Amino acid sequence: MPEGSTLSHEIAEILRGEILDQRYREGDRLPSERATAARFNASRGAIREAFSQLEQLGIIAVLPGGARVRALNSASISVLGPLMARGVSPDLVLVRQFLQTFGSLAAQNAREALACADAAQMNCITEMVVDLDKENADFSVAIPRWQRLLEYLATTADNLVIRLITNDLKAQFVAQMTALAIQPQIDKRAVAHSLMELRESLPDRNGDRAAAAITTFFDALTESVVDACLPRRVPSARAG
Amino acid sequence: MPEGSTLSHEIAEILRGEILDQRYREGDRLPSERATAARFNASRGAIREAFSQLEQLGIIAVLPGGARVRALNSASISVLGPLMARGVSPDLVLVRQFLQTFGSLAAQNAREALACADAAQMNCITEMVVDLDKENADFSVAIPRWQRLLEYLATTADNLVIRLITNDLKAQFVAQMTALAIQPQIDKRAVAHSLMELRESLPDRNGDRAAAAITTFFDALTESVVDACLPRRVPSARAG
DNA sequence: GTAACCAAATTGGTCAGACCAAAACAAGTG
DNA sequence: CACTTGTTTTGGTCTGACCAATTTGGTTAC
Repeated sequence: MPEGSTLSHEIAEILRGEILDQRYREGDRLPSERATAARFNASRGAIREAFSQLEQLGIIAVLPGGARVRALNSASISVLGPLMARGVSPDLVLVRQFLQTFGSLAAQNAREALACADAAQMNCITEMVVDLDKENADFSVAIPRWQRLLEYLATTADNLVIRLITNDLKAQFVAQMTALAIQPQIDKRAVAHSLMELRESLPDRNGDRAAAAITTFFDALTESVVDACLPRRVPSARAG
Repeated sequence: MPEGSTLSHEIAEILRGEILDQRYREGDRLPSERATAARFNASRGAIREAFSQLEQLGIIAVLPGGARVRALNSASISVLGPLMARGVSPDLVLVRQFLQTFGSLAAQNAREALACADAAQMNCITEMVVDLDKENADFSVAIPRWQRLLEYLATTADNLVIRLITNDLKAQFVAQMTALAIQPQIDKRAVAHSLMELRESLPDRNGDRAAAAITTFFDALTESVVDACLPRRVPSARAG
């Protein structure tokens, strides 16, 4: 979205970065709106809107007497993207936590999907899984198919809570990842195993087993992505 | 959180309710800032701040030409609370999805906690579990202990992504639940079973097993809470 | 009749200056 | 040193104005 299209957004972005960089300690008072307006050569209105955005982000609390920075723990998910992009390379710890969390939610989607899917949906799921299993292609081909499968599971499960969370997560994450254009070398054995588990869980609608399979897949994915993000940037990317 | 302390917050709250009530269809243009200002007898600045909040909520997109309502699917987690509180009683489907999602994340926390806890933390976890197992008290006593255990697992796992998500979820959920003062009758057998599984998973740090145990607990909790929310409300409000 | 085009009205983005009430601060007082 | 008081600062809101981009509706050309 037009994150930096307007002045107030730009200012909010800058201030957000400064806060996320720990330039102010938790509980500190931010410079006043008037001072900030002077600093950015902007009107107080623009600064108020910027502050309002930061307040919604959960990183500051603006109240009479001054705006104070809040604990990172009380922030909203939307800080994760900026937080991950802080340094030169993304924070690997955060990347791992990200994928693991995403995997948990996907697993829950699978569990619920198997619990509530109708016959047609089950057919569709089975088809997609078989399709994925058949052609164990490389990363760039397999990932989109997995995405479609996960998306279909999400649609079938129809869990709004998970939907909203993953929306936020995706918005924060994919931007960072695509910017890196990494080429993970995913463990094909693990993927094949999780696919088999997934396929076998379908006939008797074993949601727990399907969830476990998804978790296995994301474990492998996490390792491969983290591995690909590792500092040793070498052009000859060959994994045996 | 003084959600309705200022005028702009109040206005945002009202507009949020109207949008969540589907009074405008997706893609529709909201009344202009000037018109809205006239409607609420407020200045444009106040309305702009209210719009800014709704934009951060992800339920509208404000751009030159007019503010448009976005799809519910693209909203932020923070709409869940208001959404759940829409009708007289909370939406049971949403409540169920809520608890299930929360359970998934708690399970993931348990998995990670067992993977990275040091000796002292493992001791502490074991102690809490044993303590919970020993005294299989009723709901009002057991729940706070579970909360402490889950909180400790979260602290140990130290997964910021999950932390931020659960912060949002809690903020949305507990307000609704405490407002109801429900007294769920949780299935003690299921709880006892999940506790046993949890305890047995600790010695060899079987994260998957622990996660499964947490999931089992939340399944039971979900059923009991949903059951307690069922329409048969009795006027005799006696908390004992 | 339809398509492309152009000008007026509308809308959001920003600015300036002002007022109020509450909070923070400094000074005076016991 | 603690307490109270008065001044300053700060956020919350209002008014009214200007600009640029979009919408809109009418007009023209095909």
